[in-house]
Amino acid sequence: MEDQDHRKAIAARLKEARRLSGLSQGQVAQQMNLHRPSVSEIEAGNRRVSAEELSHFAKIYDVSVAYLVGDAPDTLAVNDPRLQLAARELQKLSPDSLNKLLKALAALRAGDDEGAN
Amino acid sequence: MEDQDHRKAIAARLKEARRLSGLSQGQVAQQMNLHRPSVSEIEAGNRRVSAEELSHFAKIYDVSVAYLVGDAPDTLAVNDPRLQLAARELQKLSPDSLNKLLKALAALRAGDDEGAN
DNA sequence: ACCGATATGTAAGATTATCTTACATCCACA
DNA sequence: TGTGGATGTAAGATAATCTTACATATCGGT
Repeated sequence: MEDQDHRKAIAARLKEARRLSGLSQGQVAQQMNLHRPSVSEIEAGNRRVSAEELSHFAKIYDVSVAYLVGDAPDTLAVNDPRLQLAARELQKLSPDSLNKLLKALAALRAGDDEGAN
Repeated sequence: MEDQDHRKAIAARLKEARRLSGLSQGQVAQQMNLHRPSVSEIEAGNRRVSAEELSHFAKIYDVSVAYLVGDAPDTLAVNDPRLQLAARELQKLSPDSLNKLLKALAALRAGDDEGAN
């Protein structure tokens, strides 16, 4: 595998985060419904961590999942005033309407670039 | 399993994010060194997603991992991750399409205020 | 409506990863 | 030195994932 490095890096942050939280592998394993050796292997980078587990780890250690996977916390810059207006409008929509809109958006965009991308 | 719901939710966001990005499962599979059926099963919530994969998905779809796992978005002007997605899509629209959309939004919102809630 | 092309869902055996238990090692401290 | 807690690791049992193949949509053009 190629993202072995990435995995190792995640593993290292998980281990460090656990230590900083003052928890033992056993305590963590219990909270996560895992066996202790699994936690050990995860921290060694020998086992993958599922997305759900990652989320659970983040909660237990009180860190962000973004940190655990090595991402910088991201911010979306919406600098077009018209988009800000649109965003405000979007926030007023019901979830259901938002759903419809999101689907409509894909169609609209397809019409815009016509084959590009 | 207990986090089945969490998994399904992650799967749903992955699917939605892919669609908004305009990519097919096949294209995604290729970029991630996966077979297409794996992507299909992941989006159906039948397969776990590893932390590395999650990170890769986030990069391809241009969304945050925090959004994908359902965490509260980290300090954004627009606090609904789905809106961030929509906003990004809006930026890709032509001015003309954006105009139409803004008008459509008003109509949608009018519909919301009536029966629902 | 029909067609071909592309996208997606799904089945089944082969393959690989993970689990579970047990034992080994390390380290702090009395 | 020796005891207890924490962690690493091995090995067979178990479970998930892969890979290939086929089935079912879905969409655009005719």
